[in-house]
Amino acid sequence: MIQTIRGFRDILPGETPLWQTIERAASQLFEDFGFQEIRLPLIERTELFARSIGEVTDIVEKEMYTFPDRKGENITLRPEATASVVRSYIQHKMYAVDPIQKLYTMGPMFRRERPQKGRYRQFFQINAEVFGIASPYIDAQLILLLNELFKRLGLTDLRAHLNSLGCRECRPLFHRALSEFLASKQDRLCSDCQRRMDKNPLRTLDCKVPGCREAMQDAPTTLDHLCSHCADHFETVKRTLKAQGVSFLVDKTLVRGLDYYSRTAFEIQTTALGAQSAVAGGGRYDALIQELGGPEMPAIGFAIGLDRLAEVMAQIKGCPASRGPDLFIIPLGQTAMEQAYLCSSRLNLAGVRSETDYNGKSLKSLMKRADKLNAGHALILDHRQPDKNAPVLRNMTTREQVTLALEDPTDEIIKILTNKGLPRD
RNA sequence: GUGGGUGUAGCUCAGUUGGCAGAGCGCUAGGUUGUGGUCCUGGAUGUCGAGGGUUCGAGCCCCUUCACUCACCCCA
Repeated sequence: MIQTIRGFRDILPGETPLWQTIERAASQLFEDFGFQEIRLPLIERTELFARSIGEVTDIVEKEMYTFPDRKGENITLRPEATASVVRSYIQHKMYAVDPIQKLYTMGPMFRRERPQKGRYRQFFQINAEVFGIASPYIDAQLILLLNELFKRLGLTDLRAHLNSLGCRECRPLFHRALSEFLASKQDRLCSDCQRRMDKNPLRTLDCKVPGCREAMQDAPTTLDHLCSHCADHFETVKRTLKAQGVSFLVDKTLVRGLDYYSRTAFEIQTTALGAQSAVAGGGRYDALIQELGGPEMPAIGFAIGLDRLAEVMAQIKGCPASRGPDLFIIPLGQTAMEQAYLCSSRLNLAGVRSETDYNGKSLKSLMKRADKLNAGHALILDHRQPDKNAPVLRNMTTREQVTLALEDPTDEIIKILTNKGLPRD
């Protein structure tokens, strides 16, 4: 048997209604807030991700699906979407038309990690990005947007974690302070943190090893080292969120694994998924557009983990039951099958959800099937004694039945079903 | 990449010191020749994850491997 490759999976018909619910809620909300959809390639030049995400990040170092195409050029299955959105903004000089762009996109991302609950090698994200606005109100708006989306989806046990990572001015000061601190605690840190010290010192802040936590107790934080601009910015974000009734938690250990983030960083966390607690995350990346060859332009964005979100929702509400057909047609006898097919098709074309049988089964088994499909009504077309058997329409919930005229019953059925002549429940 | 757990019917899972492959659900056909859900009866369905080894004999023991799963790591 040929199976999916490791870490890849099928989203089966039983699960897709839930995914569609999420996707519709998200695009509806984003459109209301003035975002436009952008659709992007799944494959980009490797260089794009190496330069944006950062050469020394785990994503770029060991998780990307990178291979040479047939002409030897290195290409990569996108591990995230922001780099592509930025590339597109620059490539099409969107800033020349209007520097302010609010864009969203959804689709699969690829990272070759060890699969686990809520972590797949192909996973789906919904991304939203705002270019050209430096104001902290936009930071607040994106968090408000996430908060509202989750609220609309019926999720309440989610927490927004918030931090500020500083900017080009204050980050170097913080780095120096942190490095000095780490050097003084070196012998008490775990082996991972020893390695992180020079590679990616920020990450030592959210290490979960108890010994490290203790050693890092009074480590310098980004918040203590913010320059006055960053501090003002962060204060405004918090004040605005409070004014809008969005609850959040300032989490000074929140750091993000992509190098391009600056100032505001945030994550929406859940307790429902074990270790994979983040269902959405994002932040400001004011330097990235310029670093990728565009103009100096502020930017901020977030990504929602669709797989995780769907998982959390399924745990809370289960998957919505699929709606059965409005009508199941039961043909009895050879000529009935043709009439059933023609009638069913006409109903489908008229917007009535109709199904019929093509296998010539018994009345009993087809009634069972109508029941299993959760059909609203059953129509019995009995041609075995053509002169005396008129079509019968049965309401499956009330068991009420009416006998229709001998001729083609399609129009009458459309009338009855669309006028609720026979109430369904 | 590291460590633990699990692989038996479509699904959830039993399977004794190594001795004929099982249950429930689901599927399917019936239950006085025109009607579903409950109930009753019959039926079909297995590379016991894969490969090798030990043995008269392996679902069970040993080795290898793959997948799933949880955690680390990392992230959404």
